[in-house]
Amino acid sequence: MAKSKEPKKDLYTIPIDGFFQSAFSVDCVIFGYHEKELKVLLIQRGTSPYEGDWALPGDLVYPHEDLDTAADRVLMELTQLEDMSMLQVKTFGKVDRHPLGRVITVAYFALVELQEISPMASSWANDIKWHSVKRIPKLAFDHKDILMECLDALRSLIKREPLWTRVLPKKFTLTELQEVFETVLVKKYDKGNFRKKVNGMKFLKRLEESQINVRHRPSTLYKFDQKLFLQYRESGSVVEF
Amino acid sequence: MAKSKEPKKDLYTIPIDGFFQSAFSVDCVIFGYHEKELKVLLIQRGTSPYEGDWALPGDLVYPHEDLDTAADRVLMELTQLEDMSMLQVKTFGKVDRHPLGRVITVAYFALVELQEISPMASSWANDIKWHSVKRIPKLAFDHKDILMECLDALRSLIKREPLWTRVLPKKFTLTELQEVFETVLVKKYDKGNFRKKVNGMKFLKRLEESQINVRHRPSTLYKFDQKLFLQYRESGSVVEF
DNA sequence: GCACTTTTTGTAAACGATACAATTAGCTAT
DNA sequence: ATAGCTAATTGTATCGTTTACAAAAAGTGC
Repeated sequence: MAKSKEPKKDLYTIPIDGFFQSAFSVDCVIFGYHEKELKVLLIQRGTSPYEGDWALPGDLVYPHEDLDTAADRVLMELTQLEDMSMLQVKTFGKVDRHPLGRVITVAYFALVELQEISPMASSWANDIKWHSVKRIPKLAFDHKDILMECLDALRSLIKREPLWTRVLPKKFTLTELQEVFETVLVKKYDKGNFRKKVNGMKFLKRLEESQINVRHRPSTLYKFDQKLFLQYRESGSVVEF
Repeated sequence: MAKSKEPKKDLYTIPIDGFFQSAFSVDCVIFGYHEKELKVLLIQRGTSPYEGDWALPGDLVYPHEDLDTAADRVLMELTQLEDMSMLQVKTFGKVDRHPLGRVITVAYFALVELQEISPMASSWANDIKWHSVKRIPKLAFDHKDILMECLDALRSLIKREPLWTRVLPKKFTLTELQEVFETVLVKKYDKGNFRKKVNGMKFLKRLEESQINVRHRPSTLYKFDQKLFLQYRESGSVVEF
């Protein structure tokens, strides 16, 4: 609340062995789903350190930028994607994790439909590519750790948070939904039982429409009702896939 | 693979265009349990900003200090307590959360037996005191937010992690264990059913001993077996109170 | 021994999860 | 139009877990 007047800072007078000589970054773990495949977006570094290595997209946070805002900006710069509502997972702060100085990094993640975004390599990257989570190359910094923690977070959160809405079209079939869960959690669900569970979740509303142009019996479409979901959430009802 | 040659670091050559002028801190949310009461340790600030306000114990991280190490150190300095295995919860990074500059803070928490530690106010604190979580005063900075998030974390983690071992004696009764859960989660368990659940958890070992000096039927004592717990954890068995 | 308190064991009903099977609906080819 | 195909959808029987509630047991103190 106290809108503090920031003192004019002369950078060169900052005591060099004191505080206020550190930086922080955000690293974004963007999981991409498409047709039963889970991938993660990696860039190939074009600058030292770790030049040529694969790494998570991430960047330093501006001194006058909120952490969450920074995560959105960095993601935006790298993927052109907005409103991803990434979630903060954990902060990594080993002293020697960054060779150029003291940098702690805050990890964020999101899950998106792979085909809907067009990641473009920014100036400091040689390449940018989706990698299957089953085959992750050696990564720069401690990014392997970060990635793994985020994968854990994804798997545990997708059961309780509607992360999957980012991956499915507005109107989707229950089989499509089931496939997302099976892919992310690497396990099989029984078709009938999965439907029964969904039936108990009143925020998944059955539509009158069905699929068209399929070579078999078309499935009825469903949509996610955010308002009802929040209601459920408030009411303390357990909602878990 | 590409072991990048780390350039010799000369701090003065780091491009100072706005980065590397921030600091980070850790804030410790120490929950104290004693006889069906849950409290939290707060200090009363003795220096500006927020002089006189209650706040979470926390401090800046040294530039050459790991984040987790710093949390332990700060806690040690304030409570004389070691080996608390605090858990990182979340990082708070609003631009204006600290009036003196850009400081993001990483929140850690732990749960301990109130009577076993003797918190002492350090130089920069006027007072240090346990406050019931039911009556939290106005707090400095964004510490109220931090406290609330940590309380959520405590409640969700205690079901899966043996946090309660810090609160009970080595040998304890199931009723004592039940009381911890009832206090932290603010809900009642059925005595019989609680015992049945515990019976399924083989890492809670029933001892031959019983209570003594009680004016009623003595309860048999139990102890927690860390090794068996980790085994269970590994085996993927669900362990949840 | 009797009253008292709390532990400990037991049970029946309710509920939810699981495996598996049967039925249905639309598409395509003939 | 009809048969064959595929996948959606519904149904069911079993099993295991949770829940509420009650009865029995084991100490203590009078």
